[in-house]
Amino acid sequence: MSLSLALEQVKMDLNNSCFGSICIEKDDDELKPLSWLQNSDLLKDIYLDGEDDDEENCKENYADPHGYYYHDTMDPKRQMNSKPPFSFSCLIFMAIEDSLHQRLPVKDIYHWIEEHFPYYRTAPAGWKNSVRHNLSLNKCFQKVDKLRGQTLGKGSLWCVDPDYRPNLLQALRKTPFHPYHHVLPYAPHGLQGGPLSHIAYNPANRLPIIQSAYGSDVPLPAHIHLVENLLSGASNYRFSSINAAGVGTDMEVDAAATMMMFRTPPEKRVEQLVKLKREGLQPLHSYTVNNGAAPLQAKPEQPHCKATLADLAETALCDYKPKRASTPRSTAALKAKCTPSPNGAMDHTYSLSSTMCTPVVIGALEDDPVDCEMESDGSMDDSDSDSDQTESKSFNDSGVFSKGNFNKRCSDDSESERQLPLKKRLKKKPKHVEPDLVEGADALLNLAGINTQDCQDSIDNLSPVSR
DNA sequence: CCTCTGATAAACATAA
DNA sequence: CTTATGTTTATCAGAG
Repeated sequence: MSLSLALEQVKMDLNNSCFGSICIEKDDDELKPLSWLQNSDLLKDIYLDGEDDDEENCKENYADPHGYYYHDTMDPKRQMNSKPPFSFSCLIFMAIEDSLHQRLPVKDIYHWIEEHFPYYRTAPAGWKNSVRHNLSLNKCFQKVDKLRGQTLGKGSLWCVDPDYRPNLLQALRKTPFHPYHHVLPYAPHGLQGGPLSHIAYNPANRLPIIQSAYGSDVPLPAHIHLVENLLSGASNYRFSSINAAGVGTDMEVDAAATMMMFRTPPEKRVEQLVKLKREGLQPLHSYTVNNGAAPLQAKPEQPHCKATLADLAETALCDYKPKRASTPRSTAALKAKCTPSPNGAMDHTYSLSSTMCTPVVIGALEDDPVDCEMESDGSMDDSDSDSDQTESKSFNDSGVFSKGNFNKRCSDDSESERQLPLKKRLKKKPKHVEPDLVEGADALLNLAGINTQDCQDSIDNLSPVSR
């Protein structure tokens, strides 16, 4: 499809340009010093402002026939010159949250920051001192003893004090334009690569860069954010996603499938997932993105059918008007729309009908227990981060006591929580689902022809499969 | 003005 | 010994 071609073209162009080595092959983390200095120097003046020509450039290079614009993460020249709006505590927080076990040595925190915010690759040297200063002074961060026999070199691991996590979230939410605005509480934990892997901030136009997520059965913040913006009709966001093969995929597929999951209460998501998979749907499953990051999970080949969630979501997007009355249709009615794809050459794997398509193997629970664990983790850990302020400690948002008046805690009670067996965790308190988002998701799903109430009824009546 | 917050610099200690 | 890491103090700018 044209999006794929456009992205391929962009990729090729960049590969052939002087930025090829740094923007496409991100494995090559050590930028070639000379060329990099040259380039950044050359571009310093050109892109300092960067906004005037931004729109035109993007239209020219990234537009697709649907009128969506695709961000320019792959264009490092746009990311070089302006300082990100995040405080050091936010940067550290994101880095730690994005790690596999939510703990990182200082060195890796540096690396994460440089990787996600190229400004710091060429920033004055003092920022690393500031990072260390922040780690030491900020109560939100605590050192973790290394495991026995663990050889990490100097220093210890740093993690976020769970008690102070809500404060960091709040601080992050206050940051203008950050991609987790209002949605971070739903960020799942324990995902390989972490929920932030594919979110970046584009300092050139001060907009969040949203990319598709990867193998996970939970609504990732990026998706929810996307949904929010789709629902709100925001036009100043640019989306793209690229799968493992470097081919563009449809974000709206993610969005629609995400909504299906998102409007499901966390304690029912596993059942919902099973049900959706029986229906031939795979919300947020088996997705990979590039952004240079190592592919985490290959997108499996699936049978295709014509009426996909992508189509529905796209229709919904085109037709969506906030005041328009919804025209709910049942999922059964939708099945009638499904016909096998004549050429089987769809870009995506989400499908609607189990009658026309070979049913997708229910794999998330049996085949991929990690995903399910993560799902529950994501549901629990971040719940109530807004209302969790009851412990209200006397300090500011990011947890820094002023002028050295601080003392560090040394408990690790969150660890025991995370070690609970999946079943027990699943039985824990249900998470509150943001009413506005649910309503919005319902509206869009209804416009897409999915009767969410029917769907919910089905879920309610669905007998437990895997417990 | 004052206070608070975050950034920055720097001195120093310590561990690898 | 060198370097990376961690702690602490001081100063400054900006926001409220």
